[in-house]
Amino acid sequence: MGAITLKVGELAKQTGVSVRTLHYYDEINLLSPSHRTEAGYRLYDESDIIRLQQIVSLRQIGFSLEEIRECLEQRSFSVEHIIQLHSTRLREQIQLSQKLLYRLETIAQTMSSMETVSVEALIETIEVMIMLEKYYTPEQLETLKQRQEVLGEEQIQQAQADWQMLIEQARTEMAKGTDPTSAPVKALARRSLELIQAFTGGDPEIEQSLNQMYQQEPPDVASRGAIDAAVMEYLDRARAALE
Amino acid sequence: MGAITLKVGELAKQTGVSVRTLHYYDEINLLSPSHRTEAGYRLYDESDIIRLQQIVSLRQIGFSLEEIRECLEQRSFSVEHIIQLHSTRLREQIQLSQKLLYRLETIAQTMSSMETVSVEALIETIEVMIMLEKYYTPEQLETLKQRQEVLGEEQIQQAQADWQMLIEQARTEMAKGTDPTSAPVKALARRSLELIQAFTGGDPEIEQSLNQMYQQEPPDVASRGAIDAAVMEYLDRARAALE
DNA sequence: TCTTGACTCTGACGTAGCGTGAGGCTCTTA
DNA sequence: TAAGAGCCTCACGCTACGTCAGAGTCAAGA
Repeated sequence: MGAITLKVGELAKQTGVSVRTLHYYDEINLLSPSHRTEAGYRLYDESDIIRLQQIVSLRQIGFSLEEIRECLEQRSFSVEHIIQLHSTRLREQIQLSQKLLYRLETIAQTMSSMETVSVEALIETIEVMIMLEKYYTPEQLETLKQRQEVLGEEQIQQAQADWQMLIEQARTEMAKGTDPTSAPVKALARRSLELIQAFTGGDPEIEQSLNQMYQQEPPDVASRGAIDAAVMEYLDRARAALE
Repeated sequence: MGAITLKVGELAKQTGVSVRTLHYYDEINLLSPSHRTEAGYRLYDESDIIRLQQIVSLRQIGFSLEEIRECLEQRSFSVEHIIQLHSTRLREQIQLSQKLLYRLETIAQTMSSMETVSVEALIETIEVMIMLEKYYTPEQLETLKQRQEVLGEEQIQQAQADWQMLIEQARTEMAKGTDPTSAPVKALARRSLELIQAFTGGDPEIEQSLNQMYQQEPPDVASRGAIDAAVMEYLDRARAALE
């Protein structure tokens, strides 16, 4: 009779749990107060308070309410097993989040070195990034990123301009019907190898990843519109004639 | 007329997005197909496909569908701002997850050195851990954890037994009405200082955290039932008499 | 031509863990 | 006895779909 009982609001204040949460725990039969007043007010006694503290504790380590229920019901519940399960899931989730964060930071960095920050540019950046992730390992991407910083914006833009000019010249020769094994086109091919070399930095694995990408994706996709399949094949034949 | 259009299933297959997702995007007016057949079949044309690809891209960096809509509507949408926002949120979330993971791993470690792995023991472990987190810095906890490993289980249990015996003796003296400033109780006080020293490893900051904890929490809570307030005060007086 | 099977449609519920009202009692105090 | 604080039970909302259910559509084979 004289035992201490608390009303929802009192229990809420004492434990820092919201009234709504206590209502909810009652609703899902996770924690139903042992008593009610005649008017229907919830009355929590000491055993209820202890149970609530247990629930709060288990929530602190990320257990779902369903898991907490099973845990407190002791129904053939392997504590070690579920701890391992949670650890594994959490590690995976952290990895995912870190990957996401890496993407965001890469984008922020890329955008910061751009004049216009349009939505189109953002989407373009994302598409490129996702494609690169498909073919290069994280380490390779890191290497490329670092070299990008070392070279500076100007050099990068210069390289892009070089590529553009080379492709334009190749397209012109192709339109003229010039044999890809002829000297001038072979010179262009040699120049393209130089540019590729400059990009890969001589790293054979990066070169392989690059080749992979250009084999799997259509050239205009892989180069983001810089080169089309026809010119690509024309240059390929010229390069093949170099050996 | 002759333009290429795709039905939901076809678009789904081509892009790897589920049919249900396409229905949903239509429902929330994020991506409504430009055409319908007379029978009501959705027909996606090229512009729809492009829009879908944009949506997929923006999803890849963790944008919500609402954000994607705003982004594609170009409504005074600051790309940099939202990228920063997401980065910040993500970093916080990762930190939280890592904290959770740390807890799980600590628990797993603690439980692995226990004979019985009951639910009660789990909850007890969690409560201790949360309380320790409140008073010790992560670095201090790491230090304590390492020393725990170095010492080994036996030493830890020995220390606990030592404490238990000391407290028992103090309680006996107190019951006998012995003056806390008397020699035998002062000997107990000296012994307690030794044991505290053994726990803190002589680290003054750890000792301060420990004192903080025993000042803020009731002694039986801080010691997990090992010592009660009365004995605690008795020993405190004996220690005060040492100087 | 009819049937079958693959596809499509809309509608509606479920998810996890509450937050946030709405509308109506109950209790205490002035 | 009226007011204010606290309690009650609904019930919707949130995210981004998954998963039926029941019914219509379309192309191909018997």
